[in-house]
Amino acid sequence: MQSFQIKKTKTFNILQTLESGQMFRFIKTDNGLQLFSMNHYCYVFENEDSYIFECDNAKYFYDYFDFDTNYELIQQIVDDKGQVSTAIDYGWGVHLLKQNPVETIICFIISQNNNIVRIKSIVDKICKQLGEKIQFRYKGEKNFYYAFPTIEKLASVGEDFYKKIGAGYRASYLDKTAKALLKTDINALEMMNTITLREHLLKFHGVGRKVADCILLFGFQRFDVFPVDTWILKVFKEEFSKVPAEKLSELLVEKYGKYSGYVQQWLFYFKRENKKL
DNA sequence: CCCCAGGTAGGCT
DNA sequence: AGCCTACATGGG
Repeated sequence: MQSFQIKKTKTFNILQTLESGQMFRFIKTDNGLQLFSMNHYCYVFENEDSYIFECDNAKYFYDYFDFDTNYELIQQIVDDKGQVSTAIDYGWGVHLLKQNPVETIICFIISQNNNIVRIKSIVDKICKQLGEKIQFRYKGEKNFYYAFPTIEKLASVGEDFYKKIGAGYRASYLDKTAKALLKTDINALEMMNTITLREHLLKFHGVGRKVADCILLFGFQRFDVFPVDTWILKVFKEEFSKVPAEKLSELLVEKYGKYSGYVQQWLFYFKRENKKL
């Protein structure tokens, strides 16, 4: 077990980050949080002035949480004294997580026309039923979790498996995309520019413009994209009432450039958390 | 019964 | 190129 600490600041909050709808493998416990990425685990606790991360790989999760990016500077740059400012005032602590491309592709195919509680449940079943069981010792006691499955495993179980775990009509998308991923060179995808990479992602069954943009942002760290989903549409429904989602996305990237992904995530978190208002 | 959820594929103009 | 609609599942 490795560990590291991060001083609490005005630009990072663990719960805001995990509950901002970008990752689906975390659970709250009585004294902290547990999250999982690929075959890694991380427990997070907090005290008066710091977060404590206890995990299998400190460097992996330091990078995962994007602690080397200057969020205060970004928030100053995109401050518009309007909707974006309001969103940041509320979700000041949301970081953009550096997630794995394949895990992001699978999770966001599941996410389409779905809600976050169900997405988490389906992803959890995929890991528990197809992922490697990883045992480890934590503070002297035996513990275990399930890794995200390999592409080979995901591609071997067939459409029926995904139907049985409640993926609904997305089952065929998952089966087809998993099989396509067997023949995909992820390294080659990493080298492509954003536009070319999006064109390749759109070839996967179940990946349209919005899911592709989520994969670009969360799985490939391309911040010059602005995924437009139902919540972002609600944010701009007065200002751009009849603009199609794809066109709106392009307008917003023109405006926010390489900070688009951050702005999108703050707006999404604010709008979704404030649905009751 | 309805509508909604981090939408997309396929079909029709 | 655009516009429609069926698509599983579960919660409000």
